[in-house]
Amino acid sequence: MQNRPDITMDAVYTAPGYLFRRMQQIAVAIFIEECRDFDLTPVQYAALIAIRTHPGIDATRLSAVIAFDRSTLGSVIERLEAKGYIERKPAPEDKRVKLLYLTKAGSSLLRDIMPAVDRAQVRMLQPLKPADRKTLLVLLAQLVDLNNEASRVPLRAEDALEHLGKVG
Amino acid sequence: MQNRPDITMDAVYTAPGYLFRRMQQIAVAIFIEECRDFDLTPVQYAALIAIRTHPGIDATRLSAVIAFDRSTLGSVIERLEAKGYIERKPAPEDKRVKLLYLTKAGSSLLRDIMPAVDRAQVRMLQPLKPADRKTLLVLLAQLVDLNNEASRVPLRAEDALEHLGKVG
DNA sequence: TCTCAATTGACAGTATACTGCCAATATGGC
DNA sequence: GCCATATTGGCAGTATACTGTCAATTGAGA
Repeated sequence: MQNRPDITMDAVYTAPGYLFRRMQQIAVAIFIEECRDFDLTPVQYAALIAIRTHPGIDATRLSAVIAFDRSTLGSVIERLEAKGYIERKPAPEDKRVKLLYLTKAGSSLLRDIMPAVDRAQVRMLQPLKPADRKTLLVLLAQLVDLNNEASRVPLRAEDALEHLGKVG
Repeated sequence: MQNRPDITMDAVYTAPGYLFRRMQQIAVAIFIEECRDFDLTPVQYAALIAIRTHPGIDATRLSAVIAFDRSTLGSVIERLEAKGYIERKPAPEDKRVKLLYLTKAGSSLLRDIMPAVDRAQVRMLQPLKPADRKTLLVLLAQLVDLNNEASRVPLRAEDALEHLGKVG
């Protein structure tokens, strides 16, 4: 054979970076499909959970808690506020800061959407054997954790607690 | 403890969808960092490799070969053309189609950028033990392949060959 | 107290990633 | 040859995801 294009493309198809991108696209597609009755994206869902977990968090700390950058989060927060799922209240002791709170509608939405989110998470790994699902998840969690500092916005879970004075 | 916010966030942190997103963000950050001397993104790199592998491919088939949707690819192609790495030529037998070819500059770029791309791919998995790297890659490749149809733009590697009359 | 560095949220700009929709063009059934 | 259908590339619109910059505000040190 003179022409074997597949050999060249295999360098792309088997590259970790390409596989991570494809898997992320598939994961988002599955999430959106399972949650189509609720007008919510994966990022918006993560933000809502974080705000429910840390009521009164500000945008900068929120970005550290879910590891999305501040610029992106600005528009995410805007959309969540427009949909009535969260409220933004100015902080009394710091005029720069706006504190984030879940509304009743946001709270209800999280309760209602839970089964769909769970279905989505299950579906993503469904094609693998149960043991392999566990293996993949463990390795991926390790890799993400160990590569945390390589990310542009490293995860800083403990940051979220500081404003509540629970971590020093 | 009355307040245990971490327990709630763990539902996000251990969710496959969240881990896939974080890993993808990390992978892109590492790619961009290693390839900072070359003004090229991961998607643009994949597109260039695919065009080199299938000279004279059109945009629709290209989208099937690298599994990116047509709309996104339109602007990617535009940028690659603006940088002088590819050429768009109208197809003689079909006035709708524009065929894509690598330029000399594109060819040189691919040759020069290769070491940086390889470094990036290695760095993404570096924190894991060698055996775990292999395991993760194999499982991920399996999962992506088995979930191919769940993607909005399933990979159709064979489509790229049709215009060359090599697959029936 | 005053000044300077850091923080916060906002904005502009670029690049994916998707949904639709559209006009031009091809093609297959009749 | 004609017409319904499909394909192709382009466009508008939405949503991440990042880079930078900026003004307002805060806080820490001289």
